[in-house]
Amino acid sequence: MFEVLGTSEAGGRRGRLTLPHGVVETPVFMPVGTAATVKGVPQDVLETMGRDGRGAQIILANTYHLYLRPGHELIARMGGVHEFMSWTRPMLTDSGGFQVFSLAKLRKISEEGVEFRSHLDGGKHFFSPEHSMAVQIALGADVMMVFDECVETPATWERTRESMGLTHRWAERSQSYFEAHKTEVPWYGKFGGQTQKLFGIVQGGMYADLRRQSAETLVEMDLPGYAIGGLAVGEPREVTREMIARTLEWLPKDKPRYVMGVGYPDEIEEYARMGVDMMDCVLPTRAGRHGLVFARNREDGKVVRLNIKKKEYAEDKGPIDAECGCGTCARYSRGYLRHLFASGEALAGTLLSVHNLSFYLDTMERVRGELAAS
RNA sequence: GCACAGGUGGCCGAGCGGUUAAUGGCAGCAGACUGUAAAUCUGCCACUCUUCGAGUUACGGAGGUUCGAAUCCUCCCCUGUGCA
Repeated sequence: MFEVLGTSEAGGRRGRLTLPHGVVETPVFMPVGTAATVKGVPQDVLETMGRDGRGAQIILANTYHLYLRPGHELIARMGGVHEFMSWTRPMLTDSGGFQVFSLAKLRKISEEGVEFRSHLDGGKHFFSPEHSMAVQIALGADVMMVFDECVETPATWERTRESMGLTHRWAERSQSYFEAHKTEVPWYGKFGGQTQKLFGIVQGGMYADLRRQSAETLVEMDLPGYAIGGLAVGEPREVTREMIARTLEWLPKDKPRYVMGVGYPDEIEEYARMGVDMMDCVLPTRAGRHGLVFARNREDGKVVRLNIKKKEYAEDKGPIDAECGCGTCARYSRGYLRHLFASGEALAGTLLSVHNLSFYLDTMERVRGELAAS
């Protein structure tokens, strides 16, 4: 189901990941759609974004958020998350592991699992690897993630090792539960007996020896794909890069490798060239909703950040990026976008998110081109 | 004309003798954002000087009371409402 079509000298790979809902050309950037929506961007736009008009190949949704609202049973009754949100292409659900980290004030961790207070109404909920799997199976994304703990930064080696150990035990439990229940996915039987794919998550914080241990432990489990988690949580960029570079060495070459939660356009480009096959990040959409857009310098090809709110764009008739080719740049001026943003119009967030996502998609498309040629 | 109620920094609006360059909100300007508790958050926002910090003007106007006034008094100007 994963095929490496070519590898560059630096280790970058051009690949093809075949999933129940379709084929994903890698390296790929996956827009994040936490609550079964890539915030502000309608599905039909997602499908046609980008310079080539081919749109996002795969998007994310979040287990914890959908479990709380509207509830995974409801989504299962609605036919699964694909049918629910009318997304026919591949999808990946994050396990809720990251919420263990980001909602730190609202949870209590034990060996068994995590007790959460809902950020919506304060109600108590218990999440374990088994729960996460059950919810992810009910949602029915193509790729599901093991339930992990993402340690805070900085954390001591001991603390990190302990947390990593828990992640490993949880990964085993995730896998067992998944193996026992994988035919319960709402669309089972629709794709020639295919089931979901469960990916492991390498932890180990900022310690290379732990990262190695984590990778080796998970590789033993022979999962169909591996993620590198726990990065971009506040550490310097060189550290992120270093951890990725090291961890890639210890992950199998014939399986997709996914760095979770990155990054800026120049980062995803760099990581893809290093051999990362999949990445996701809320940045393009969040930044878009906040007025930050990315563009490329014509002279040196460098990525520049542009704050659309700035006064200097008030009467700027040009697009965000003249060479972008996205729907936003094809039609709207910086001046108009600034006005929409300043007026608090929801369309601003949509248009800027579309631009940023297109920018990310195009960036990956370009890297795929390079890798195919190499 | 009479009677009430008011006039506060770009706007709205607190304060009603000292700790008030003056709470808030909005607008404005700038910044942040990395497996989404984020259409969010942070900073600046009278003037001058070099950031700290210091100084100078400020609560309709002019006087006055007081050690001290946006806050109390007098007169004037203006606005709103009601009655003529």
